[in-house]
Amino acid sequence: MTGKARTDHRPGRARDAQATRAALLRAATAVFADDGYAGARVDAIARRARVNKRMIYAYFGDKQGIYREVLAARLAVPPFSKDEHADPRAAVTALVRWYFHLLSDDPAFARLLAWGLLSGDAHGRAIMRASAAPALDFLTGVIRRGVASGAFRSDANPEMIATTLVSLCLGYFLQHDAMVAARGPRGRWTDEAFLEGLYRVVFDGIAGRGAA
Amino acid sequence: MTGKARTDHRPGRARDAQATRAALLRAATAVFADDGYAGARVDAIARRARVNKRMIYAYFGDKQGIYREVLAARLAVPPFSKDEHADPRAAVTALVRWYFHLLSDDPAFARLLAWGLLSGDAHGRAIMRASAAPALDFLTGVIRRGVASGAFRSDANPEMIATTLVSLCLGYFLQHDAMVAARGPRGRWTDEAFLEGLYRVVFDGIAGRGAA
DNA sequence: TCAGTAACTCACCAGTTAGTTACGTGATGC
DNA sequence: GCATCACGTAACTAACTGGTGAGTTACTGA
Repeated sequence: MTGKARTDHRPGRARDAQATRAALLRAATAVFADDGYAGARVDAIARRARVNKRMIYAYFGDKQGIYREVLAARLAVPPFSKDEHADPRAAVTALVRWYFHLLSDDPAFARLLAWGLLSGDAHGRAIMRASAAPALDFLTGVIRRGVASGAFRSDANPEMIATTLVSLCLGYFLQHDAMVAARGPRGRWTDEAFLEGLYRVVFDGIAGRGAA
Repeated sequence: MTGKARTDHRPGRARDAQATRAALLRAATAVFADDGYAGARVDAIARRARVNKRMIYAYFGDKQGIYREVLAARLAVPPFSKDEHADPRAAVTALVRWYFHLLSDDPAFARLLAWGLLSGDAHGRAIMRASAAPALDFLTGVIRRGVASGAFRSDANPEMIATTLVSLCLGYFLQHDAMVAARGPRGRWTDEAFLEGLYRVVFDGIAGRGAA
């Protein structure tokens, strides 16, 4: 019994680099989303992908490498063209809507984002900031125009709006998860109702009143 | 050179179990807040506390043990007595204010909370939920009374309000951190302004209007 | 048909990490 | 003085974890 390479080799799984890579990436996404970077185990990713661990190192170099790839894959979504949505109000609405669906379409993304936000890892943080930049630039431009046209109030603050948007969406999806895991259904809170409220809050920060 | 126990033994450090325990707890709080449970290293906690690692096991059993203690220490803050604040509006304001200062007074707490919220660890999650229960109960009662008296609208949802409150505060403090680390000052966003907005948002969810 | 190579597997290392053993030390009561 | 015991320490271990060296399998085209 030499234990030599009598490959088990399921006939179903072809030797397809592209597919293997994709499987690894998919598995890594799930594992990183579940456990965070520090909590994720390389072996767990490999096992989940039903791929030999060695392949991770072949394709992605190291654990950091596949983590970055996972992030990059999600974050490289281009938001909007600069000159779309001439109407600032419509543009903000579209941005909010886009961001909300970005998270709702991909539950793992919200968790990855949250882990990344917490983690002190400089590189991951940098990726995150860089990827957020286009959307933030777009928002900044829109708000500037809105202020100029008098649609928004003069002290509207893009970073404040962005923080609010991210916080509420992340909180919605994450606590949502926690509740789905804990209770039966999903609380009495529909996505539509949440989005309604989100619009209100965001516009309150842009065009809102003075005091409480 | 036997390497035997020629104890370095700084004469300054007394043998004071209470103090050692406290030092460990303080260090553990910082480390867990920085790196999360999975990322935290027991040795790092011991080193930071300038206490021998063995003491962690003597006082807290294991890593989980000291983690639980750290959580419990922060979360065992009793919120409000049931019958305070006869006026529902004032009660909600007080609750929001209390929660905000809970986090702002202790930056580590916000991070611990966020890590705990993300982590799949059943026990930590349970602790967190249990500790949130009193405040949530208080809020539920207040809202029920407010609805009965007509001060709040009938479909006001305590869990929705709570989620919103937590999301916004957590987001505020965490992204705040991220920004302080990245940029110079702290963005143009004062605690007062944030609180103002927070009141508005919360009351909007309780007594707000109909549509966007 | 067979050499070349991309895709893959196996078995293992070296460093780390949670947890333990065995011992030393100082304060306290008698 | 001395027995005793809580407090503290250094050195250790077993298991885990990221990472690698070296070989194997199957596809390709000439």
